[in-house]
Amino acid sequence: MKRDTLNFFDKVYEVAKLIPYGRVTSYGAIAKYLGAARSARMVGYAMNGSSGKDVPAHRVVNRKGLLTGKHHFDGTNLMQQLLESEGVQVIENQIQNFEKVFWDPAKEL
DNA sequence: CTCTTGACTGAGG
DNA sequence: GCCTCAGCCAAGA
Repeated sequence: MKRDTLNFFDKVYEVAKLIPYGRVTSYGAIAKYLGAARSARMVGYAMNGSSGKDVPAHRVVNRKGLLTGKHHFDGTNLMQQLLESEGVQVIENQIQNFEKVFWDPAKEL
């Protein structure tokens, strides 16, 4: 099998799609699940190509629960509204009850 | 090949 | 608990 053939980006997309509704995860959690805990930055970098895909990038935030990547959506509060639409309370780019809505693929999956 | 940049994280002060 | 520094990895110029 050529799982290694799958680009790091593709793996990130797959995991991102697995994020349940009303839940969020961190780049590091995804990276760790992929076996590249040190490549958390690559996860976010990969999301650069998530545009136009079925990847719910708005459910992916940094370890602080901060919407660091909101600027990559449309440049406004779109990312925040998407999360709130799913039941995730977000205030000033900061996810409330982050520990409750946090979804760890390495544990939940 | 080398240098820079980046949607990050952990450790130290 | 917040701020700053350093480390990591991959892609683009």
